[in-house]
Amino acid sequence: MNHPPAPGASNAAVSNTVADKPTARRRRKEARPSELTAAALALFGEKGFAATRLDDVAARAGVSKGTLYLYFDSKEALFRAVVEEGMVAALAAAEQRLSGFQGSASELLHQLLFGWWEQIGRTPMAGVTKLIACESRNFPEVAQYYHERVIKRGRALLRTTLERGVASGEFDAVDIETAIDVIMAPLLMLAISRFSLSFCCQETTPDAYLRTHFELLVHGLRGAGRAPASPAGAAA
Amino acid sequence: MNHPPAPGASNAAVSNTVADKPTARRRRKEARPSELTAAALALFGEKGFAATRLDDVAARAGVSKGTLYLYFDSKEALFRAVVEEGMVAALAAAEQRLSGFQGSASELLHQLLFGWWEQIGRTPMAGVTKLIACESRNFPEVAQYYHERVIKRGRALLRTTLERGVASGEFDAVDIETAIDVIMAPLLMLAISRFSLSFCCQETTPDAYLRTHFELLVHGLRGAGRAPASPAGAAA
DNA sequence: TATATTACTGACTCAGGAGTCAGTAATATA
DNA sequence: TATATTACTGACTCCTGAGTCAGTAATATA
Repeated sequence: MNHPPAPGASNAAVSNTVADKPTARRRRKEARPSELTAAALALFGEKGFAATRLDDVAARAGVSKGTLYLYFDSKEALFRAVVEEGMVAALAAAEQRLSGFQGSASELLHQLLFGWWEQIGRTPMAGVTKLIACESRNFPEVAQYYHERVIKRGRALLRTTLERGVASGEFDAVDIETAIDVIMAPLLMLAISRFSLSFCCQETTPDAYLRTHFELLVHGLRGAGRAPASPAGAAA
Repeated sequence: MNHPPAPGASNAAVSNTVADKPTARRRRKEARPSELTAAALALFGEKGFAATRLDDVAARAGVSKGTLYLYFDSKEALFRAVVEEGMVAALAAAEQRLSGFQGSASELLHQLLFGWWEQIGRTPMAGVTKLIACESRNFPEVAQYYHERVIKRGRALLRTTLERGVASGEFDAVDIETAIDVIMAPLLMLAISRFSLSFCCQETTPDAYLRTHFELLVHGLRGAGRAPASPAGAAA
């Protein structure tokens, strides 16, 4: 897949004002935290949680590791800050944006899928999605935190959409929770593939991928349960 | 999701013959490699590639780390052996089994999805799928090897199926490569979720998940391109 | 039983990364 | 300019885990 911004290409020390000698030591208490979370976001996505070295995060933000520890107690605290700043903020914005949505369930679903792509999937935040999907087993507290703050709320958005579609007759009565899983899976894979080079999804653009997913979905949701889909004598 | 065999519950030192004192040191040149790859498979799935310690692999196989290095040159060599023994073998069997398949494209697709689940997804081999999806970026040689030996051949199986369906008019003319991505994504997610506890897919059984996926697919493939699926004024 | 062979062991080295802290230098204040 | 404050540094400790190897003991052979 021709991934757009090339994760990892983000810039290092963020903003040196014009007169700054870039090598000089500067005191910039206010700017440090966001510069550090930005650097961490990029590297977490690129390498994963475990493989990201805090020396590298600090260097990318233009400070030393000691400085990092002035602002964040631990690697995990740094990760939480990244999630709060990016994921939680984006989710809140999406809830806001969609709360008053008036269109059909299909349109709402379309908004969710492509909105996710715009706000999360194509941004460096997708790296966090991948990180959680891949490493949660090794970092249970991180996973628990993420589940509470992000996953629950994300699923709720999809659930509302599907329930609305089923209630209006626009979608057939599929099992909602399972459908949420199936709908989310390609999004997660898209995030994962962006940061785990050349696995699946390398053949097409994210946009084509999402459009195909969406088309399969609306037709599937409209038709599911209508006909006996399981072929007659099929058994593995 | 109520995952069936509980990965990581696999047993330690595989087969002690009846008379063996389990603590005694034994010389069993022939049995070691497969015992080691079995132990490695379990731990690679559980922890991932980087986080798996070879001390643990050896202990699980009932030997010391030194012994492991008698049979495998490095961690990567051990991984390759795991893939050859499990994934490549399973793929070859699937190609064999499906080469003479006579039914419809839907039935073939059904065979592929549920056959994957039986032979890979529900077995410890799914851990390798997850490992690759998650860590390929950090281990390029491992990824390259896996791509050649597994991914290419897996995609080919799906491609044949879709092309057959399109040729016979059973499926509408979707973009094949993109469709392969979309079809594979939930399988990969299923594998990932089995080894990355409680992320997505925790609400349903793998079987319900796969059935939903399949139903959405056949209906989607039959209907895709038929109607203007994109809702009128929808733009992210 | 004595000797040779070799599968196996576990303590070792070495590298890399999280977290610490005494010291340094950039700024604020007198 | 002198002094106080504090943002920042980088060399340090401590730990973990991959890979090594001299030694040990289980088997084969005499």
